[in-house]
Amino acid sequence: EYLDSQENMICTLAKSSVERFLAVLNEENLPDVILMDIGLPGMSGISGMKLITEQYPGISIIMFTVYIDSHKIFDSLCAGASGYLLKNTSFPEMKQAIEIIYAGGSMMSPPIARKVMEHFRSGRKNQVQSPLTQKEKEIVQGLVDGLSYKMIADTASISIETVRTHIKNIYKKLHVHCKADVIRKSLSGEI
Amino acid sequence: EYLDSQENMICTLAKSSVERFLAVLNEENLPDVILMDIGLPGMSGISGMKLITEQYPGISIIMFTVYIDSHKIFDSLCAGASGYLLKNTSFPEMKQAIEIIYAGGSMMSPPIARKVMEHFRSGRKNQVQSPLTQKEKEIVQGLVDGLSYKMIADTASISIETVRTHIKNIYKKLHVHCKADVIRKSLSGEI
DNA sequence: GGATTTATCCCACAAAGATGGGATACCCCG
DNA sequence: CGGGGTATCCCATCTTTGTGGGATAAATCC
Repeated sequence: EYLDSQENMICTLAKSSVERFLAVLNEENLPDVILMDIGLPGMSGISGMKLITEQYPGISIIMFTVYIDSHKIFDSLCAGASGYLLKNTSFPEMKQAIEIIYAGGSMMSPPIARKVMEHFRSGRKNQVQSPLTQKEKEIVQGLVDGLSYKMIADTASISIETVRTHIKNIYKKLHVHCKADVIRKSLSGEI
Repeated sequence: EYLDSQENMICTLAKSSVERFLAVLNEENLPDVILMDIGLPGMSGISGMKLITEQYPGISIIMFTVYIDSHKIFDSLCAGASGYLLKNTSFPEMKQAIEIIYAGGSMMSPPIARKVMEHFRSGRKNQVQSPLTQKEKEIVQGLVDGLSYKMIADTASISIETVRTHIKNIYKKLHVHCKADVIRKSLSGEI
C-alpha cells in the first residue's frame, strides 16, 4: 500500500510464494523491480530469483529478509540480486532503494554491506606479527607503490640515504636481497 | 568545512597525502573515521589504509574516490575499508555515511555496490585478454618470482639480452617503466 | 608476397639498486 | 648507566635495470 501510493511507482503484483507469483506473471504485468522474501513457503526466494532472472533478465530483484546469514547473502548476490534489504528497513528507505535499483544502481542495508566487506576482509592472511617498524613499513609501501628511492625520500621528507639505510635493515629483517622480494612478500600478506 | 559544521562530528585533520597525515597523527588527535582518497601523490590511499588500520585498528576508513575500477574497489575492500564512496557523493550522503560507519555499519555508493554484486555474479571467470605473448608471460613470472635477468635467462636457456628485449616489449605493452609495476600488476591479476 | 609479430641476440650509456662501511642522536629497558 | 633498537645522514663501489639503438630468422596474417 505504501509503495503503491507513491507517485513514481505502482505495485502490480503481491504474492505469498514464488509459485503463485510465477503463475500469474505474464508479459503484460512484468514488474521492473521485485521485492523478494527469502524465507518463503515452497520454493526459496533465492531459487525463485534464479528462475525469474533467467527467464526475465530485465527484472531487478531486491532480497528482502530478516536473515543476516552469510550464506544466504552470498547465495543471493551470486544468483544476481540487485539489492539486499533487511526487514527493519523503513518505508522511505525501501522506496529509495527501489528508485536506486530501477536507475541501475544497487542497494544493501548497512549490516549487509558490512557482511560483504567482512567477507573480503576475511580473505586476508592472518596478520603475522611484522618484524618491521612503522617507518620501515612506510618504506615498504613506497616500494610496493612503485616509487624509486628518491621518490620515497621526497614524499617522506627524508634523505635518500636514510631510505637506503632503512631498506638495508628491511632486507636483513626479511632475509631478502631485492625489491621484488619485498613487493611480493608485502602483496601476499607476509609482511 | 561542511563536516566540521555538523553538530555530531568534527574534522580533526585534513591532509593532502598519507605521508603528511601520518606525520601529524598522534594519540591525541586520532579520528574515528578517515575519508581517504585513492589517487594520492606518493603513497596510494590503499597502501596508506593498510598502514593506518594496522597501527590503529580502531579507525574506520572510507575510501573516497573517482575510480570505479574493480581492482581498486576489491583491493580496498580486502584491505579493510569500511566504506567506498564516489566523489559525486553529496555532502548529506557523506555525513550519513560517516554516521553509519561510526555506528559500526558499512556504506557503499550504489555504483560500487553494483560492482561488488557483479563480482559475485560473474564468479571471477572472464579473464581479461592479456596483451602478452606466452614467452613474455614466462618472463613476467620470472620477475614476479624475484629472479634477476640473468637467472631468468638461465632458467629459460636464452641470452640475457633476449630477456632484456622481452622486458622492453613487456614494458611498452603494459605502459610501465619498472619491474615493481609489472610485479604489482601481475599479482593483482591485471595481467 | 610483403607486412607484422615473435623470438632471438648484441652494444652502449644512464639510472637505479644492493652492499659494505661509518657517524650521530634519541629513547627505552634493565 | 650502558646496550639495543630506531631514525637520521654520508661515502664508496659494484651490480642490476632501464632505454636507446640495431640485427636476424621464423611464423603468421592479409
